[in-house]
Parts: sequence; structure tokens; C-alpha cells
Amino acid sequence: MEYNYREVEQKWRQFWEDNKTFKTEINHSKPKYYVMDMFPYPSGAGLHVGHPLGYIASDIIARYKRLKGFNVLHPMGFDSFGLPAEQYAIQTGQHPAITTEENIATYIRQLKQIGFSYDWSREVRTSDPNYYKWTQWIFMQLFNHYYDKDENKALKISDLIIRFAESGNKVVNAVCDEDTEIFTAEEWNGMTEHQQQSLLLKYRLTYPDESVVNWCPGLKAVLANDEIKDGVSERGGFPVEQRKMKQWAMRITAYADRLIDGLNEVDWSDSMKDQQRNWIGRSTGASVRFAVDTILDKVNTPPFIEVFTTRVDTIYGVSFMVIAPELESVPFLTTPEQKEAVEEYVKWVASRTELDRMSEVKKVSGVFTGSYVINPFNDEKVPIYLADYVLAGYGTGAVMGVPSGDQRDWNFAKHFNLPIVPILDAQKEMDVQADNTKEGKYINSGIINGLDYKEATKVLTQFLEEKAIGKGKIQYRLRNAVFSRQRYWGEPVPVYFKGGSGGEPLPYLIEESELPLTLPVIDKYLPTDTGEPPLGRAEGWKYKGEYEYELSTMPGWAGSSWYWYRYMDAQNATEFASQESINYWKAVDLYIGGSEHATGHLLYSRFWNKFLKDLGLVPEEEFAKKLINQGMISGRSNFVYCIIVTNGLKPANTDIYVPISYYLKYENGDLSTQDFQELISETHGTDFLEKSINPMFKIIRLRVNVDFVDNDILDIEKYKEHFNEAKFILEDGKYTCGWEVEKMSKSKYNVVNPDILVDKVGADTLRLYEMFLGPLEQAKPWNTNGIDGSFRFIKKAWRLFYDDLGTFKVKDEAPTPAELKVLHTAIKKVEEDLERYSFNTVVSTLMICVNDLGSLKCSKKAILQDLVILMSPYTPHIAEELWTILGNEAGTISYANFPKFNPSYLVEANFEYPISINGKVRANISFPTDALPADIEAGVLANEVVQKWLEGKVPKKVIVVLKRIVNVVP
RNA sequence: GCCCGGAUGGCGGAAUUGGUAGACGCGCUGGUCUCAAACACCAGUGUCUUCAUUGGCAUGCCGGUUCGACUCCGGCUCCGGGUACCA
Repeated sequence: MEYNYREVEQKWRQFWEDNKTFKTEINHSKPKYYVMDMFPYPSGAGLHVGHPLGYIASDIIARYKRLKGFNVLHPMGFDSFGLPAEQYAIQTGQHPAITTEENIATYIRQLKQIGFSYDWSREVRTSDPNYYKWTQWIFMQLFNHYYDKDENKALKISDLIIRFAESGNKVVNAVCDEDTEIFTAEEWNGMTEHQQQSLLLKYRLTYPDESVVNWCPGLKAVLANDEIKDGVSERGGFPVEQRKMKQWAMRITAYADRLIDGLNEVDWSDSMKDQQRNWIGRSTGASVRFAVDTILDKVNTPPFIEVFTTRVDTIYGVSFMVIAPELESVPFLTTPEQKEAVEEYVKWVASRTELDRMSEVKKVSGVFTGSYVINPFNDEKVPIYLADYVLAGYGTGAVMGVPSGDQRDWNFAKHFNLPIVPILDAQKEMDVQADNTKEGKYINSGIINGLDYKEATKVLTQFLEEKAIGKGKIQYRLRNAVFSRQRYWGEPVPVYFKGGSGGEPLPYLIEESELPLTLPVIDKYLPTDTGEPPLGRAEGWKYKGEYEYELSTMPGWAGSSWYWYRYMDAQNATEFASQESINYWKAVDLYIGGSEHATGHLLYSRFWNKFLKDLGLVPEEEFAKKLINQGMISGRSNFVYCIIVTNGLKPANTDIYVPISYYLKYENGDLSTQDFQELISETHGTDFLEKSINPMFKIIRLRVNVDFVDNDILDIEKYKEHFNEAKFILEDGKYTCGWEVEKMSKSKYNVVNPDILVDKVGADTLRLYEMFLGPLEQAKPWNTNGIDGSFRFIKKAWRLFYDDLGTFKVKDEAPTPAELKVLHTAIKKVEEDLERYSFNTVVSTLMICVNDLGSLKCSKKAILQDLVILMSPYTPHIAEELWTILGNEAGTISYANFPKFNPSYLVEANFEYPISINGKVRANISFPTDALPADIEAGVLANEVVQKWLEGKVPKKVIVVLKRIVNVVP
């Protein structure tokens, strides 16, 4: 009896659904385990075979942990706000909610047929008002908190107000806007409500910010840096420009240090942690003020220029100062003589695109402003230049130029003939390049001459602080995160604007009791005629019928920054999740998803989690203890090779497909017209071509839908259903397609649909095969060719239970030592490999076990029962079937006990030692397992093969590694 | 440029702390079954040499440490990912 996977798999999926087999509840008698996938955006294209890779791995761990006695939380949901549904709405007028609903239905159907053990009752959708109510609620908490640097946590704005009223803001050590001025309690108390609210915005963890943003006119959206690749939008490839815009921002920089420090306590890959560290970009240094010497405008010329440097010790090597051309102070630092040159340079810089700048990194450009600053350490006059290698957005937008120690400064100095002053005696070859060494003693360096790096830095920092011209400082590359999209399909921001005493309108939160603030109905999903976001179209959409709501929506990352908590208590109507559930499940033990979220989702999520922890709402500082990044699965395209004849061919509409070998010959120019004629005559008869005409032809390579191809062999009948005029020149009776690894995409006809594979070989085979492809974290091309091996494994396992005639052959006899050894070898290896997430090697182990039991003709229930449990995380359907066939209660295998490994079954009386002579294995000799090294050595030396290789000499050395190897050194 | 990975048969990959390199699977070759095919099963399959035994060479390249290196160290080459004038 052949195993009927279609019927069996369908039966068990239905059983799991009907019996809620994987419904999870809080259970304090068991240890908890939380394993979660990065939830998908439900795109219209559905799942391809690459998507479930990580889901299969996490499901295997979930099932394994259940067998190990854990109470497992394993949910799935949908990140269902996003651009594609809205783009579709713009084109068709269909509400994005409908599109999203349909796509989710497809996803659920596809996911369910792979047999995942999700607790579907906990499913979440970020676009569901019952969900985004709490996204809005968290936003409100961010608005109501500021970051206190003394307490090193977020505190209530209401407390801040009390402190301001009592003692002003001088005593408050909080994260706030750079331009926040100092005020006293008296001044605060004298302010109007509008002035106070205006000031508080400089402290709130989320606030409206006039900022330069990446505006994408093609998508009519502001994009985050990580949504831009090579100067164009990642989605759609539209150009991106810089534009000033009022945006909501999140003060993520307040958490910069904790975001870096927290990386030490999570088990993530080094590459992932490094990406986050680099993105945050903490550099330790000092700020130094250089007094401006050339006061050109008493009001507008700044009295000093502040720079940030990581190398204060090089301060005596400063020979120029460079400021970013975009700085507002530039005109007031430019002398009349230099005005023209400076204006021209500023204009030129402004005209250049991101791409220009990036491609010309090595070119030196700049201009002298005509004015000077004074180096506070040696009172020397230092010329101020403009150059575009200094970025307005980082630090103060000004840099002290130390050509001896910094290569860019060195290039600049060479170009403008500025002095290059050595400052350390260890600096070398300074006429060729800069030397950034910290070795040696200082020279030409005033108060630090003769000191070393450590001493000098201390002396200089002290000097800076005494004279109040600078201080030790930490600078970050991380910017505050933009939190607005000028789009419809996102969470409305629960804010309205109210003016006051003639000032500009300021944002106020709606009441918590008014949540969720749901998306209003609009007629079209485009910006208004006045350029406002689509929400501007909603008629009468005003708070209390009076105040303008915020018209932009939240960005894509809002809903995904806290969803793991909602799974804990998905239906809760009064809290984002109950404290009971949060304190039980705590944090995600294993999180699986793509590495592309390193600087987006994973950073924002860690930020929100830390914020929620500060509020005492969640117990853990880090939300994902262990992270695995599954590798991208690329596609494998198939090709056919078609001859196009421009004259001399009849009938005209026939397409002739030739084998790849002809194509390669043609490509090399080795296929002559005569060859071609012979070739065609051979297969199509001599009358196929007009003899009188010399045919013109070329061979072109066409992508063929991979669904028409099996093991690179084309299914010609299927192909002809679509191209019925096709004629094929066959080799060995078949047509073999060419192939190439490319991105998996519809346009390349190489999308492999899991539905088709589930139908062809079953979900168990698909699960097994995806894991067998290679290490989970490694990027790899999809290749359906090997799937037969996994399918065979399933059938072989079935045959341990039924013979060819379909007779059930399992017996209740006692297992033999050989059978127990095979089983326990597998138990040990499966357990060890799953504990280290080596999913692919577990498949080999199961195959070896089934092969060996087959060779032993083992059909003992005691053995097979444990084997079925070992298989069940990978192939749950057949495992359920066999489990019940063996007489167990249906649906109970998921909560069975993982077999206990017994090492005594693996103990052997003898060990066969490989005997290597000078590192090369020459013989194998068996010794009792407990033999002593001296006995083994004697035995080895007595062996005739060893004797032969020693040629009668006494060996220099004999190394015996017990239970491993013997090496004889002649 | 900088940071992080990686390179092993025709192919995907295995070798967990330095201890028999190539597990497992695909593909291929030969065979059994069949009228035939498919399925299934059996045998072989790194490479060179040899009738065979045997032996030589093999984990991107060069060198080192070691009784012993795919594994550790130094120097390269190529490939993938991230990032970009961050002062």
C-alpha cells in the first residue's frame, strides 16, 4: 500500500483545526518557550517557496520544545498596513482594507496547508482597529514622556511640568532639542499655555519636527533611510529628493546608549549586532569652541565655531577649519573678496545629487571664506574653508582640519597648499599620506609636548573644561526617527491641533477613551489638491467637530514595533496585553526572520520595548533573546533556445527549439548556415526549408515557466498548451533546459509555488526538503531537483510499517541491541543538532536512521514509536498518522515526550582505531574500548602493516588518543 | 575604503572542542523487476596511476604552528551581505 499523503495530510490538518490542538494557555506548571517569526506583509502575489523557510524552522523548534515539555507560544499574524495595497487602491479605487483582507485569506490558506502549529486564535493584524488602538495608545505614552538622563529612563511629562514650575529647567538633565534655552521657574510660570506646550514639545519622546526628509514624489511618501537604495526608493525605484517638512519624530537617540549596551545581552549574530552598532555610530571625543577672529556682521556672525573631534590630542596640528556649505552662518563668515567664489561653490554643491556626491568621493573640492578662527590652545589664526566632505547633519557641521593625522584633511591640505604639521614623533611618511597613529610622544604641541596619547587627552580635556571652551562629548550617527507618512493606509495619529493666543496650532492628544481613532472614509486615495495627505479628503473629520486632526499616518514600522506582546493576549480590550500574560511569556526566546531588518524593524522594536520597560509595563530590557536570520532563497530560472528564421522557412509560424549545445555553439560563432540547414533537415525533413533561399537565423534564449520543467527536463506537452506551434529538437528523447540563478520573481517565470509542491509531494516532503537544502542562515538558490530524495524518505519510513502488499507488519517484540543502537544514535544527534539549530543535519540523521532500520528489517513497535516522535517536528502529518496506527490517541503526538537518550545502547566492546603513520591512515586495528594507551601502542607496533611502514625502525613517537586515533611517527 | 560572512566532488552540502575529508541527498553509470516505461530495489561513483592490488594528489592561493590542520596563526585572491567623506 503506497502512502497516500494527500488524504492523510488533509485529514490531520482538519483534525488540528477542529480540535484546536495548538491552542496555548498560560500554564505555570511548565516552563514557557516563545518562538516567533517576523510576521509577513500580505502581498498580492502570495507565498513563494522562499517565504516559508524560516516559518518551517520556527515550527520545528516549536514542536520540538513541546516534546521537551515546554509550554510553547507560537503565533502568526500580519503586518497589514503598507504601500502596495494603497497603490492598488489608487489605481482601482478598491479600499485597501478589502485588498488586504483577500491577501490575508490567501496567506492563511497557504500557511495552513504547510501544517504549521500556530495558535491561530492569537492571530494579529496591524490594520485591525482593535490592534492599532494600542499602537496609538503607545504613541500617546511616548508623547506623554520625556527621557531623564539622571534616572536613565523615560519619565512622565506631568512630573517634568512640576519640576519646571518649581525650579525651571536648569536642574533638569533631560534629552531635548539642541536649541532649548535655559529658563527659571519664574519664567516658566509666567509663560502662556501655548508657550509652555511649545517648550514641552522639545522634551516629549515624540514630537512634530521641521526636518529635512527623503521625499519620494513617485510614491508621494517620505521614506526612511533604510527604504532608500542607491538614491532611489527601494520599492518602485523612484527618485528621492530632500525636502523640508513638518513630520512627527521619535526621540530614539535618547535610547542610543541602551540600544548599544543591550546588544551585549542578546544572542544575535555578530554581523547583526555590528550593523546596529554602526548604525547608531557612537563616537567618544570632545567638543571644542574656536573663537571667530573675523567678525563681519556684529549680529549674525557667530562668536565661535564649535567642532566635534575624536582626537583632541591632535589640536596643535590644526591648520584649517572646514564647515559644511549648507550652514546658515556661511554668508556671515564670508569676506567681500571671497563672496563670489563662495556663492558659486555653495550653488554648485546644492546642484549636485546624492549620486554625484557618492561617485566623486575621492575628489577634493572646497573654497576659502576669507575669515579666520583662533585655535584656543596656541592662539594661531586658522583659515575657515567650506568643503562638501563635511556633512551639515553630523555633529556641528564643522571640522577642525588636522592634515597630519586624517587622510581627508591631508588631501584637502595638499590641494590648497596648507601646512601639514607633524604632532607625534612616531608619525611616518607624511609627505605621502596622513598617519593616524596614537603611538609616540607629542611634538610641536605646546602643553602636551613629550606626553603620550593617554596623558595628553586627559590634560587637554581638563584645559577645555577649565576655560569653558569645550568638554568631553559622545556623538551619535543615529538620527531621531521620522514617524509620519503622507499616506492613507496606516494608523491615524491620535492628535489634533489647537491654536492659542494667536500662535501656531500645537498638537494635543485625544482622550484615551476615544481610542481607536479609526481611518475615515475618503473618496480617492491621493493627496488633496492643496498637497495635503489623503486624510485631508475626509469630510468633516475633525476632533469634536472643530479641531484639525493630524493628517499624516504612522509609518510602516509602528505596528510591528510591539506585536509580540499582542500575541500574548490578542483579544484584550482593556490593555495592550494583560500584565499576567506579559509576566508569564516575558520575551521572545527565539525570533526568526530576515537580516534586512537590522537597522529598521529590529532597532525600532528594541527602542519601543525599552520605553515600555521604563513605564514598568514589560519586564525585559530586550524583546528577542535569540535571533536567527534565515538566508534569502533565490530563484533558478530555466531557459529554452528558440531559432528565429528571418527568411526561407516554411511554415512561417513554426518555432523550432534546439538543445542548449546548439545555442552555445551559436554563441561562439561555431554554428554555420550549413550546420543549421542539416540540423533542421534531419528533424523536419528536407522540404522544411526553401532550398533556393539562404536562411538567415538567430538563436535566442527564452525564459520558460519553471512549472513546465521537472529536473531541468521540459514537459513538452505542457509547453505546447501555451505555444502550440513549438517544435523541439530532442536529445535522448527529451529536451533539457538551461538554467541560471536569479532573484525569484514573477517576471523571471521562476517562482516556485508551495501549493504546487504540496500537491505533488506533500507538505511533509516540502518541510523536510526546505530544511535539507542547507544551513538555515545561508543564502541559497532554490532547486526543486533534489526534492525526490525527501519524498523517498517519507515513503521509506512508511514501508517500515507496511509491506508492499499493504500488510501492517509492526510487532510488539523486544528490540535487538543493534536496533536500539540505531535508534539512540538518532535520538542523540537529533537532540544535539536541534539545540544548535542545525536543521539540515537533522534530516540526514533521520534518513540514516530509517535506512538503517530498513536494512535491519526492524518493525518493532518500541523502536518505531520513538522514531515517529523524532520525525514529528519535521513531518508532522505522517507522524500523526503513524502515531495513531501504533495505537496512540489521535492528536497526542505533539505533546508526547521526546525519547530519552540512553548512552548504554551505544557502548561498544571494541573500538576500531585508525592507525595513521606520519599523519596518513594506513590501517585499522580493533582494541577493547577500555584498553590502556600502553597496550594499544604495543598492539599497534606489533601489527604487520605498521611494521611494513616502519621498515624495521623504532618509531620516534606514538600518540594514542583514546577512542579517536593512533598516530605513529617514524 | 571600512565592517561582517563565505570558498570542500558534476550539484546541494557533512565533518560539533585540531584526530579516518566527502556523511546524507541529488545527478550519473551498471544491474534486477517489466512487453516497455514509471516506481522500487541492488552495486558503483573526488581525482590521477594501475588489469587489479597498491600508491600519489586533493577542502580558493602562498607560508607557518603541530605527532596530526577543512578547522589555529600570518599574507593574498575571488564571491556574498552591510555601510559610506561620521571628523
